Amino acid sequence: MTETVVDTKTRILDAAEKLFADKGFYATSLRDITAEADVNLAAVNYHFQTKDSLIDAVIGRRIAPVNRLRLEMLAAAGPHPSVEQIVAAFVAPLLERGISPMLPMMGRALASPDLFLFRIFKKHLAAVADQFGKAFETALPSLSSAERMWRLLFMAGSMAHVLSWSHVVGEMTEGVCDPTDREDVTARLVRFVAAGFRATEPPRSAQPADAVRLGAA
Amino acid sequence: MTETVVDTKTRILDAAEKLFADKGFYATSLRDITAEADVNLAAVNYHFQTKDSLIDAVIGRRIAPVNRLRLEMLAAAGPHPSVEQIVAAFVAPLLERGISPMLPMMGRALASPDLFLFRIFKKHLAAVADQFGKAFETALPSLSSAERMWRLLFMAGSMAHVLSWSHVVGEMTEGVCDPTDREDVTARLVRFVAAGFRATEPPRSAQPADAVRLGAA
DNA sequence: GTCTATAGGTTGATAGAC
DNA sequence: GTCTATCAACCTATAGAC
Repeated sequence: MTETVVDTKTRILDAAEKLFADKGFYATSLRDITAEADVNLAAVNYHFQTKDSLIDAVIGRRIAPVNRLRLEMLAAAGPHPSVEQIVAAFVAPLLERGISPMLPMMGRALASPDLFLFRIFKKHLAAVADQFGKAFETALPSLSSAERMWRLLFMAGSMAHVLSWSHVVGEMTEGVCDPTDREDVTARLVRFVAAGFRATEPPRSAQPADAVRLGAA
Repeated sequence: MTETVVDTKTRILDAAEKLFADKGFYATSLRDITAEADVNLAAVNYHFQTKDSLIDAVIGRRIAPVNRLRLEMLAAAGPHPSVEQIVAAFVAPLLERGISPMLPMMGRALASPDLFLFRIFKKHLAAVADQFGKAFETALPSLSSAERMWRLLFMAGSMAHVLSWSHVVGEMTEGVCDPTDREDVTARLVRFVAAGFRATEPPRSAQPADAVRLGAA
């Protein structure tokens, strides 16, 4: 035991994290949070000013360490990482090694297509996206940049879906899938996504360029 | 032009579909909807009783035709469809052939891990999930059922992410990816997911069973 | 079927005592 | 830093005239 007493600010962050995951960012009221955290309503405004800035703080405190670990894992894979190593470096720091209480909340955030949340992620993800983009580029040099970017989006989607729906995966599959075995899920996801990245892209000429499209009709 | 006049009920459904996509189900108020639809507030309660049942109606009117088309495409692929044909039969009816205004809203619904939405999808998806599960089973007989189900979830996640984030894909990729070319996106997604499904699963013995895990330490 | 009016409750945020 | 009290705005849902 390191500390059993937690200060008000942290209690608010913890409670908000839990409730945001359960009910969503907008559906959770400040009163829900203060009740869960057992603090006064005004404390939220004192520590975080507005609800939006509380949301930013809840996401921000978790995303930074994850991204740091991502870059560490990518660097540890050496100058010529395999596709599997790149995918694992992106996925495992959150899915396998991320602390449990943040996972459903991160899933919610990744899966909510709100501009406000998008800005938060964009701010924190800039360095990571750059490094991983380059890594994929050297590992799969034959891939067009459009195809590479689409596949990054597909990867993010699979990961987000696992995070956000894992609480019903058990019921959904009648116990066949166990989302609590995080190493297992991570291994399966890495296998799937890496294979997707390795898929051969049809030659450019097979897909009609603008000229062809305009020339027709 | 077939009909320029639309009845109140449809106007409410159309407006709700648009606003649910933009702001989310909970963040959209009935007043937002009646303002957008240019109808009276009480009309919503007259036609749909409650907000929850309106959400159900908005999703329900779109999901049925999509699922019908999915089963048609799967049947049209014959008794021994390829993995690509199965994936395309699941993905294309929504992503490529679904009518445009429903796409962002469907993305939002698929990506919101709320039990209420899950129940709606479960109700409508039962027959489809069964057929597609069987199709994958015969196309990829060596896959364990757990791995097959996880991959179905990964597939759904990639598709949902494309639907829900396509409005920022342009900005995100600085114009390299064009989400408005729906045939192109669909082809890329089918390629990616099919390759993921074809990935070889490591033999059961390579992954420690419970006995091994318990036996250790 | 469509309207006005309103009930009854919740929300985010703040002012000001301690 | 933490509290009580409160504001103004907003919400869903309904009752009842037309």
